[in-house]
Amino acid sequence: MSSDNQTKKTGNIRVKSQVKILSAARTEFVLQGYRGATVQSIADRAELPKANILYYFKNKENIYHAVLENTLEMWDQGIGDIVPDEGPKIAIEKFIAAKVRMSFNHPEASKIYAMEIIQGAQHLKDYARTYQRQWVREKAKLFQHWIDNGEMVNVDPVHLIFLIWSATQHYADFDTQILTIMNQADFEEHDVEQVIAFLSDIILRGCGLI
Amino acid sequence: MSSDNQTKKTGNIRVKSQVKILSAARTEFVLQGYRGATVQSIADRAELPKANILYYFKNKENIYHAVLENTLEMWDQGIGDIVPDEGPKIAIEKFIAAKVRMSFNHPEASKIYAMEIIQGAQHLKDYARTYQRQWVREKAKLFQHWIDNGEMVNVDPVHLIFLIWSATQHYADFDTQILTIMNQADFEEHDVEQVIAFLSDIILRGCGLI
DNA sequence: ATTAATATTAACCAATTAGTCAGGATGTTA
DNA sequence: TAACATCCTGACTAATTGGTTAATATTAAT
Repeated sequence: MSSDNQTKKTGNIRVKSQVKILSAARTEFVLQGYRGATVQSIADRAELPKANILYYFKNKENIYHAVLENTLEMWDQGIGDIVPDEGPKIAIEKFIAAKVRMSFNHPEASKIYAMEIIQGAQHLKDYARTYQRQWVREKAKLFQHWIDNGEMVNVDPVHLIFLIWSATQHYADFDTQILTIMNQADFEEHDVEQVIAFLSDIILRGCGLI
Repeated sequence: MSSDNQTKKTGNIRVKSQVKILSAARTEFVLQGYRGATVQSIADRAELPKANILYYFKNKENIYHAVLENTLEMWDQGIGDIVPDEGPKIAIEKFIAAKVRMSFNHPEASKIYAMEIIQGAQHLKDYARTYQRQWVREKAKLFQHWIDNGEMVNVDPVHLIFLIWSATQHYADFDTQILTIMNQADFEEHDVEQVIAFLSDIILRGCGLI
């Protein structure tokens, strides 16, 4: 019990510092890339001395790994799932809405992930190979079932998943570009709803669901 | 005439070296990011001594700028345009096909661009602000004209452009992930045609053009 | 108060990096 | 051949980087 109490208290400090560090690190990695983000710049952003960063994380690559894990977990949790219960229309609608909301609310998460993949997914090969491949197979089978059942038109399920991914993540990864083109400083709640409406509309119609 | 001849000859050596360097640099910048790509690594890839690289380009940032310009020019030239002459169906079809082909044939170009935007478009702010904004406005107006004319359903033209951009570029930027999920080592010509067919099909139907 | 574990950080170091430069090679023109 | 310009590169430097260390501070339990 006393040992429990101790680990809990020290754990709290640990966790609190680590969260602060990981948040700063995520920002730096997005802004500067892996190599461009220095331990010092992460320390500055976290308002901690550099040596303190390296007390909590053995080295820079460990920080990056932690950021990556942390981020993927949050992302996966936030985007929900495509479930068979409610038919293709509701399922796709819900999935698009969840992904768009995540993109607008946590663009950094999507960006970290995007940069990792663009650069060759050195740290994520296994993740894509096992977890994602499995997920896509499963959902593709579900779409195929709906297609065979005549509930939606015959489109390639795997590429449909890629389409939904790309179209939704785009608003996170390319937010700078989109804001510039739209001549806005920030996104408003109304932009989010408009994007959800637009993407649902066009993709559902594309799938013969409207 | 003799001076002309001279500049042409020396120019040839210059251009030949610069092309080699820029190609190596583009690869390094994609693989390692701006900071991660070292002048030495570019030199190694170009099979030239480091000092030779810095003889042709004053410094690392100049190399990056040259790569960026070079790449954007090539990309813009390759994706063609959306022209009013042939109506929305043919226009969108052609644009999708051109973008998908560019994505598969020059993924590095798209990747360089994507990384730049994700990191905040420090070097491209003006490009997006002037050139791209103008382009999007123009094309949006064209789509709106088709919509008002009853030639396609009422979807937001600007977001339609974003959708086509994201869906097509995805195959360049995320090629690693896509190949892993599709369990392939490389893309084949047949993959390219399949993607073009899929995206044309679903987007055109989404626009009420099928 | 004592002990022991944990937390903190200034100072330091070895390695890497971008960029310089001086001297030499190569080619070109007259 | 001589004069000139361009091209090339090994060797160097100053600055930055990731990471270590050793000494100090804080906290918690007995």
